[in-house]
Amino acid sequence: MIGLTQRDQTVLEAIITDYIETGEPVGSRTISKRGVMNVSPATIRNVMADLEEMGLLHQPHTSAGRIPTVKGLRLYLDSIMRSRQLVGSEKDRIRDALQNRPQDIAQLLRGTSRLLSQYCRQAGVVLWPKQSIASFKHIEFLRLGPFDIMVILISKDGLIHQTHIESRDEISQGELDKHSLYINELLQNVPFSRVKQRIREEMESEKALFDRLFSMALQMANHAIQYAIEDSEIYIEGKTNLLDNPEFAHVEQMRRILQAFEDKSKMIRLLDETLKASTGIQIVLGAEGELLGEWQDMSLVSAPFRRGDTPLGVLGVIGPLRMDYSRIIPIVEFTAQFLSQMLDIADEA
Amino acid sequence: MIGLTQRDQTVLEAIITDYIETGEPVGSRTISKRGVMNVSPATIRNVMADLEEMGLLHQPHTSAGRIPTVKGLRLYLDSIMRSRQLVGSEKDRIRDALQNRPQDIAQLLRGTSRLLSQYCRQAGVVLWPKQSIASFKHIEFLRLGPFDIMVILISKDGLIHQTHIESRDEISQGELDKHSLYINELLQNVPFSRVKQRIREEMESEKALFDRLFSMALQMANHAIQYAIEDSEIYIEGKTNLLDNPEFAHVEQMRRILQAFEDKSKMIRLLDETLKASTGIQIVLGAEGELLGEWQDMSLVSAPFRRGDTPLGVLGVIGPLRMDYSRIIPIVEFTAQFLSQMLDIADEA
DNA sequence: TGGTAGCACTCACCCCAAAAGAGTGCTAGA
DNA sequence: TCTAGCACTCTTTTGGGGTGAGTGCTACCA
Repeated sequence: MIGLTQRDQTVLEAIITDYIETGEPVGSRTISKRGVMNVSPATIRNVMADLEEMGLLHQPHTSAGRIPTVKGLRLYLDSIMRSRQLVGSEKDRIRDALQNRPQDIAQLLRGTSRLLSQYCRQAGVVLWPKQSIASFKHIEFLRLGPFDIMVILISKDGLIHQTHIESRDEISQGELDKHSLYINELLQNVPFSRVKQRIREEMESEKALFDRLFSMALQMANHAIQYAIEDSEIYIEGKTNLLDNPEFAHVEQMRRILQAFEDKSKMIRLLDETLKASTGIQIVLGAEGELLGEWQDMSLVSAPFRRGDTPLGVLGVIGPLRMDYSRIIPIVEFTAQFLSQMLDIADEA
Repeated sequence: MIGLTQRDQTVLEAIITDYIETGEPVGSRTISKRGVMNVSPATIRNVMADLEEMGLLHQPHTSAGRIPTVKGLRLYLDSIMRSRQLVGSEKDRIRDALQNRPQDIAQLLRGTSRLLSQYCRQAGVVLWPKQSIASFKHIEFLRLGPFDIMVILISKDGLIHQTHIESRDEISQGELDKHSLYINELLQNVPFSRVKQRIREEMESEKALFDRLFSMALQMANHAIQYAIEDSEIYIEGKTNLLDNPEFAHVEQMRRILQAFEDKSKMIRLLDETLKASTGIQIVLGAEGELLGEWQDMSLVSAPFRRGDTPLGVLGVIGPLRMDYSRIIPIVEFTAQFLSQMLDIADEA
């Protein structure tokens, strides 16, 4: 963005601020009257024409005001806007809401998502990829039918995952119980990151080589765990908040948006990207990212949370392009930070 | 409903059928032209006037056609309508959809809910109260903090429940493991209906009276199980289908409906009622039941499913008052029946 | 007495034209 | 380089007339 004078920036900022507030195209008169700079509407019009030429603004029709383009918003976010700091009471509110839900990780994450949605009046979202589960805690095999086995996997931080596998040979519950006893002992407190390796080692041990049962148990565990930790948990709360936004006042759009949410896998993929690139706060504006068709007019503010240095997951807020970023960004930032803290504590215990 | 002649019934039926199809007020001309009875519009108008006086029809404004009232719909459902039988291929479709999801109970129930929603093009719902869980299978205590304990409870049919309790004394994971070992042995395969009694017996045994640890374990288990089985699981799928109905085309209504869904407890209470009164298919029309404010213009078609003779849960379809009952009723009925069968099989295994 | 035909009447809805309002671009002047 | 003024454009609102669906009523017929 070369050649943006101070005045250009001020005008752009004023337009975006106003647009975020009202959702309507904003005209030169409005800006002039706002008094952030003492120039006449005509002058502002000139600046606006320049900004439009640069692709930062857009005019829905000849005699309407301007609205920012995605490019304009991006520029604003990157180099003009400065987020407001949260005051103590706001931080307290977040802290309270999270600390009062100590039940288990799943509830903590869902609670976080709900908190974000309520506080930002948009949809809140939390992604928790299973790989990040701390350590193996317990496995349980359950016989559903002669060949059908359900595997229940519990991680040390209390998340539960269940899978379903088929064994090649008929198998009794008694045998399964032996399997789980064996595996539980073997993997007690092993971090998931090392589970696979540990199983491989064991498979090559003498015991496994000569004991068909044990070898089978290992295979089943391997299978189930692999499947389990590839999965992700995603918590999306407060979707109906989005309906309050006038930009989604039309039934068509509303449906489009809500239907897009039904397919969680797309959402997961998107957030996963964010997690990989995780360098603090991230903002994806509709038309930019891999947010496809349905999401054109949405935007996502997200931040990773971590335990120590390893990122665990992502949380964020989804709403229309026109969001109060200066407020939402610090909220997302602080929530991520605080959730990280809480997970640290949970781990120590 | 005294004094409904055959002709009155025919007219009422014709009006309702047409209204269900089009969603518009229906006029005398339309009915006359439909040819179900060879009378002139004028005659039909007289009948309509009678029906309106009885409170079975309603006229939005002077020069509009009639739409059925809730009272009219109720009468129609109770004594005029006869549901169409499902043909073989329709039954097959339901069977296939359910049999291809053998994973676990939770998935089966969610799948059922989704099936109902897709097949009826409305929202599908399945309620599974925890009391109905077959038998105790496994319990696991997990130490989260010095006094915080997470309890994971697995039932024989593979549903998982987790609760969180606080112990009065500090407790180690080792002790907890002993507890779970003990409880697991004690309650192996005991039906939940008898778990409480079994625990009480054990508490009075010598072993528990003199062993503080064991007594504590029993108390914890009792606590957790009590809490767990009071809970209900509810699966609501396909909410966005409702948005296709022209009666919810207005944003206000749409939001009202969707927000009503966010509070699941109300839904659970309602379905619970249905379960208690469970004598086959049940239909609750908006203004009749305890469906409060938000649900005025909705209706629920539900049926219990059972294992053997004991009802396990309820499934159904939620949609606008104007639904194709003659189609939806047999679908709900058959699905409930077939789900019952599947659960029988699952239990035998 | 029950059914039918005719007719005047009532609304909701659509369409169109006119007016209002918001905002622009351009030009001339300080 | 900024400002004031003005003509112009385009959307939105408003109001009125026409249209059509549907009714209620009355008179008439089998």
